[in-house]
Amino acid sequence: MTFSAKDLPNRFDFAEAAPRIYENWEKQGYFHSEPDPNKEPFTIVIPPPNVTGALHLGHALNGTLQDSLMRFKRMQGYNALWMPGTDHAGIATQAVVEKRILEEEGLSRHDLGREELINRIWKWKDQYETRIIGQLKRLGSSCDWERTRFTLDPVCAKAVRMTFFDLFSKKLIYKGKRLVNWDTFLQTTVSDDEVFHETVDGHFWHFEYPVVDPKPGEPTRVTIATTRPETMLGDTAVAVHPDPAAAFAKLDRELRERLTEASDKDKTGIQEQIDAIAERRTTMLPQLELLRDMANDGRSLIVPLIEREIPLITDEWAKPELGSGCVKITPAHDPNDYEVGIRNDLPMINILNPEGTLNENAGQYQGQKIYEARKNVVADLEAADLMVQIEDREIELGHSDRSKTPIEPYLVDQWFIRMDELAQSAMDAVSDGRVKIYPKRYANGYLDWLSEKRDWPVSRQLWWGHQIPIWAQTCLTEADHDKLVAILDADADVQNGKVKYQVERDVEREAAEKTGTVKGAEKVKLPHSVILVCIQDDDAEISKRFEDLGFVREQDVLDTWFSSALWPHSTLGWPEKTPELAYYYPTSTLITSRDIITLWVARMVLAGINNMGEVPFREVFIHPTILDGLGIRMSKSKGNGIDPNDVVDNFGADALRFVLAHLTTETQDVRMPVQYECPHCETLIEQTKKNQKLAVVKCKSCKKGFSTQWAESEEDIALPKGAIVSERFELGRNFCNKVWNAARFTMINLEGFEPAPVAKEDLALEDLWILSRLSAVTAEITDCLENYRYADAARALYDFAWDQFCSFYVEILKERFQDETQRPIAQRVIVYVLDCLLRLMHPITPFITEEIWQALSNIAPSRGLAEVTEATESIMLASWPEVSADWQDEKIEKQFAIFQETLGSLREIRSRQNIAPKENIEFVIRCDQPTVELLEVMQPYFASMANAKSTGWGDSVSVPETNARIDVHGMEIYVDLKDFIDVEAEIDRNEKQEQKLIGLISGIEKKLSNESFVQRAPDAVVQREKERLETAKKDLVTVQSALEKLRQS
RNA sequence: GGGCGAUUAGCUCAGUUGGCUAGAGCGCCUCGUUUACACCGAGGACGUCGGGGGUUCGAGUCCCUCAUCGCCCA
Repeated sequence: MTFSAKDLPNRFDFAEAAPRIYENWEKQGYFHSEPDPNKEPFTIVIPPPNVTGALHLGHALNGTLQDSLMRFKRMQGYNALWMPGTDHAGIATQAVVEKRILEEEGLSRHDLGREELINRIWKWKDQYETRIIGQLKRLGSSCDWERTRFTLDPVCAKAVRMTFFDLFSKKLIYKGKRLVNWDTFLQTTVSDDEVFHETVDGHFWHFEYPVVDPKPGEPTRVTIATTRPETMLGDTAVAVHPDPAAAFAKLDRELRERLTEASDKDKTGIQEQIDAIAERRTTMLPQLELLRDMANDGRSLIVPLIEREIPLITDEWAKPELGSGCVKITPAHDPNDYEVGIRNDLPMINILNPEGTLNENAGQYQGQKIYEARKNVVADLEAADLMVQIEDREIELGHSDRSKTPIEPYLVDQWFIRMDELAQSAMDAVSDGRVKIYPKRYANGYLDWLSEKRDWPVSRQLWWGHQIPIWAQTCLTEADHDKLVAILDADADVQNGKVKYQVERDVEREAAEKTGTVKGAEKVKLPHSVILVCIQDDDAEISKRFEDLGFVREQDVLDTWFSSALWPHSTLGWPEKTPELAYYYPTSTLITSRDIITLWVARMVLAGINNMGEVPFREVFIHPTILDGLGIRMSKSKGNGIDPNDVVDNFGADALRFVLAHLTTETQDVRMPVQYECPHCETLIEQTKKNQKLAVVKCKSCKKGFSTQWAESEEDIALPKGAIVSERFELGRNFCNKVWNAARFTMINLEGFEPAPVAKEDLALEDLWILSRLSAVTAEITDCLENYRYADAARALYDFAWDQFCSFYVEILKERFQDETQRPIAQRVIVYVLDCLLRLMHPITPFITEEIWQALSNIAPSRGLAEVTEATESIMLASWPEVSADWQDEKIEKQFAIFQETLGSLREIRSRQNIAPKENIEFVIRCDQPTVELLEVMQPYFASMANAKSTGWGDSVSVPETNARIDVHGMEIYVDLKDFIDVEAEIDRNEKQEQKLIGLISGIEKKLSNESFVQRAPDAVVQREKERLETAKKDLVTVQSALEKLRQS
């Protein structure tokens, strides 16, 4: 069966072709890379998508950019490895699975037990990993799937274990208390970025604490206020400002400064504040200073209801301008109070159980839920006549993004990594350019964040993750301690370094000893020390030996980012010294989004330096975030998320990729208005704030309803679902279609094609022109891809393929293909140009270019310009085009521009005059001899592209009686209008032209009459202006005389 | 409060070191089915470049300031 281009459909059937093409690539092993010392490696590790759910458009963008770079580098001859994999995403994944189990089976994780829950999560993981990898494949990703990793698999687990052991050995790991965001529903810590704030109606309760043994003249009670009265059960102090007078003065000064600078609108408000401060100063200052003195004198207060004695202290956290000027301090349940507690060595009393009920420290309120206790505390305070006032107030309350329940600040034991030196090493790597971040500005955030050198809390109260490899044992007495240490020192594995141990003094005991707030009897109960053991390998025998000694393994798991921090080297086999690690590390580039620069990128850099002694990647490219048409970040949970699969179904992967590349500019955000696609009639319905959250949307066209992701009721779910799409992808689809058809045209016209080298002197003007363009655009695209300028690359491809190759070169060749003598050269050149265009496009649009490549290779298996070579069996194996810069010819391009403009003028006159396309027109051009020579050869193309015939060229042509004239580049183009004249239209056109010229002339004249312009601007600029003015004036005369004539007729 | 960014045509975005009367795609209007393509072709309309000030012969571009929006950090 012979291949015929005529059989090609006039549209690329991506749905049929893409799976076939991808399967073949995979089968041929084109994605696989092996270390090869003879080739230079180019490596990217994928930012592992987490297995919580399917990929969204942001992932598709991320994948497109990586794959385009991979394919580009592969074609450039690099040994390219794209390392794929997924991330276990600790809390996110555990939360979705737990939520589902609770919904479907009504069971909590505690009902299931650790092992069973983890089993269930693995099943979930397998399911979503398959889904995610499927999505990446549909996108065309050329990942080395044989090397796919998962952050919880044995290879990664080993790297995690080794790293933790190493940090432990370096004494960089310690345990401490830390106030965390506690989700009482999921019973775990959630990170700051998993907390959303919502304003709710609440109250501000003012109540009083009695003073212990007040001296004469001193108040007997102190008023404090809070939005969470039950926390008073954990109060360990009340604070007053150490220098209220100074605080008032400072505030006053600041307000007055603002007043002088404020707009009139704001002035009244600020003045009111100043007055209020003054008022307060007179009424309250004496009282506050008295309280301050009492504090300095060591006076204490009684926390009512539980009758605990607490100190009155001074601390700047107490704001004299607010409330009573005194503030209760609950270090274990408020972030600010925690800081005060640290500063003042206050005891930290935790009153909460993990599930959100009050614990034994809450006295008679033990066992009550937070809100129950709040009600009771308020009632009891009222009964004790200590409640002064209850205000209504709006409160900003943090909620857990995962469970939607209010967050409780909660003091728990956390494992920390000391960051000072690690952070410094990661800062240095960027400061001295070993790691380059693009766009550059993102380096600021990276450095700022690291410079704080805040210790990294790495433990999570979860079951899904890498369990911390620490075993602990408490020694109550010094004797116990000494005995255990002796055993450890004698242990063979301790001696050979496979096991390390550390002694921790209990922080509570140390704090208690320091402040003396814990009385003697209780002191005894506090342990002497805790001994921590860290075991290097996951070795059951060693673990058992220590467990038999009484050591108990830590239950918490590590922060997900701990394992992702190792990704660039753990995936290559570290800590084993694999050939891969030696060859591919450091990797070349990391492509990711900006929200994880600190969480992930920074940590990879410091982990890489720590473990490998070398940065993990040379360059980092941060790509934009995709927002919807309303400026909201696109995400599934908001209902505005586009599923890349829907785009692939509707437009094809190439179109998706092209558009994503096309919008990857240097800015940080990019908007993509989204629409619902009606499943009944395919009408697109703009998504708005209103319909974004609806379960059912009614189609504006067919009036039928369809469901969205929010559908819950059976009735709603029964309706067909409307996909979320965007019209923006039409750009990519149209582009692909255009190229497809240009290729189809080329192939249809390859009858009798014989490859042979083509000499430059045999080329026609348009050949030289398109080759000049090709050379320039090749250089441009190469430069763009090397510098992450994806949008520019896509634009350059679009313009070249569409406006130059299709609109001119292909159009012109239609004429040349009719001529047997010209055909062979034309065929060879167009095949060469198409071949190069396909290769230039391939990184961004891999499927369609492969399909055309195969088709072209059926007809023209050997091709080339200067020399003929055999095409590779796949475009993936083709080399990146190198078109000699010698082809670039400014003169030819200029000449061609004149042709294009002449053609444009003819077409414009046709259009203005409403001359039917079928009607042939005649024109003459008055111009100099070189222009004649240039344009004469284009004669056939004026005929084919504008249905226009020239009847004369040169400086002495006679002008048709009735004409339309346009002046371009010193040429006068006259179109004979004797058969067509539409006087009104022609007057219109000329009047418009006249106005334009008048404006232009006055603008230039103004410029030139400005003496300093003539004096100071560069001569070339002044000269150019003068020339422009002259031409414009000449053109104006022409236009005006034409107008005069037209008006007379 | 601090930092980063954005604001250019109805919409989404380009606009190199300051220098022709600011471009593209979509949408809109007019015309058109000549065998690559109607996912097309030809032509057209549409911008006081967020406001104000400054530097400069010259500002969308540089500086200051205000406004609005977004993100990050406190």
